[in-house]
Amino acid sequence: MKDTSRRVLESACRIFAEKGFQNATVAEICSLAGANVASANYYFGTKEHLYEKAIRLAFSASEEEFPLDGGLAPGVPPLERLSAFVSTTLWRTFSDGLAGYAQRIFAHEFSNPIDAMDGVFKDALRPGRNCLRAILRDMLGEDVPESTIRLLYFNVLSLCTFYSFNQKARSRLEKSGRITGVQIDELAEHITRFAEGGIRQSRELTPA
Amino acid sequence: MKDTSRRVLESACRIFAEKGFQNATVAEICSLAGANVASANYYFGTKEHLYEKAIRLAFSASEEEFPLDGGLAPGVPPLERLSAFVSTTLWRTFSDGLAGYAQRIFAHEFSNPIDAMDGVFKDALRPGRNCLRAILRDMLGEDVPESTIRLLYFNVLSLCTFYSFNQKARSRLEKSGRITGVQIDELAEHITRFAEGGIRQSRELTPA
DNA sequence: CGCTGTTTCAAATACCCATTTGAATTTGTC
DNA sequence: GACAAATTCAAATGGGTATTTGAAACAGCG
Repeated sequence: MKDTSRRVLESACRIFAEKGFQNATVAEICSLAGANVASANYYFGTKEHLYEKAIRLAFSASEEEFPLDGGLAPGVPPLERLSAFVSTTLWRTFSDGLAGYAQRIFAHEFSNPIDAMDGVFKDALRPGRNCLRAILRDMLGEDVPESTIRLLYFNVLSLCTFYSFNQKARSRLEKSGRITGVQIDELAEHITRFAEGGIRQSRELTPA
Repeated sequence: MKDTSRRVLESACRIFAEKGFQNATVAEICSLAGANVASANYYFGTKEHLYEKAIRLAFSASEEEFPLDGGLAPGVPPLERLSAFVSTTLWRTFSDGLAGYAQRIFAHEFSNPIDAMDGVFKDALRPGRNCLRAILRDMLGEDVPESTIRLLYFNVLSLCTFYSFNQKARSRLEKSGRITGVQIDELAEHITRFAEGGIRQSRELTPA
């Protein structure tokens, strides 16, 4: 079977997402894939190469399944785009599939970056970054300084990504089961509202 | 010298903060402390025990150096207390000393929790949690549902802790040097303002 | 069928790391 | 100073893990 490679790659996404690069073992990944340990090296060479392929697969699947512009027509007002951005990020985060893995790998990489993956991650972050910054720029106008946009970008990003940093901790500390789609939407609405208020407050006070 | 134990413990704080539990090695910690590998086990038994002691030391030092109520008189209005909370958290995060280590250990533990440390971390989180929730309750009044308080708690927490999750990634991706005290204060003011706007927005729309 | 290149496998290799050990050294005490 | 307890040390132990290896199973094809 030639799809051994594929199965290993998908298992890799899952295990890397769960444990991060260092704590995942090649043996575990292969066993989940029903493949021999050697197949990982046969198809991917090293653990690092496998990691990189897994990242790329997870991120591209994520963008495909949950596109950032969420099917929005161009020219839609920025608040609506903000809402779509928040919603998309949360849906990715709580996804059971590759999109969820991408977010969790992303979170691991943030607190424990692997040197060789710098480039890969810059590439993966760029679309979201550009999207959100454009939204903020539209909301605030051209005369707000770049430094403010930057800070607000971090604020909104932190609100949206918080839940991907602590999925394991939360499932440990609380006994809550799987989150439902309705709950995700409610959360997205709450966060959007909060962000909107925060951005507005900044706009009112900054050009003083 | 009896202070070998102390030196190992402080090195442990630093190394665990940099790399997290799994990726830190006992050898590295001892070498930084100028001590023999065996001394870690002599004084602390296992790596896990050492980790626990390091956490406790870092967290208590953090609370001592940067107390949550930042020297505020009781009965101060909640917005001012919010500002103090944000400021304290950021000062902890960017501290070079034990307080900074505590925040970074905390971040690692969030995305890669060590089973045996559940209790320790619940204890460490409680004071901040209670403090922030009390502030929110004061700002919003008694008739706002607990679930809203909870969501807002996460929002403000994510704004404040975001920077402790990605210190390593940031220092890698950007070439920025050490952050200054003035910058921390500016950031704190910005975040406080943003949070204030977000909370206000939620208050206006929730009791609909 | 028989041949060639590909894929799988169990076992081996080589390295890293927490922890142990037993001897050597230092410290405290009389 | 000398004895006992505490501390330090270099080296060993043992378990885990990425990677290699060489042989076996398999696939496509004449």
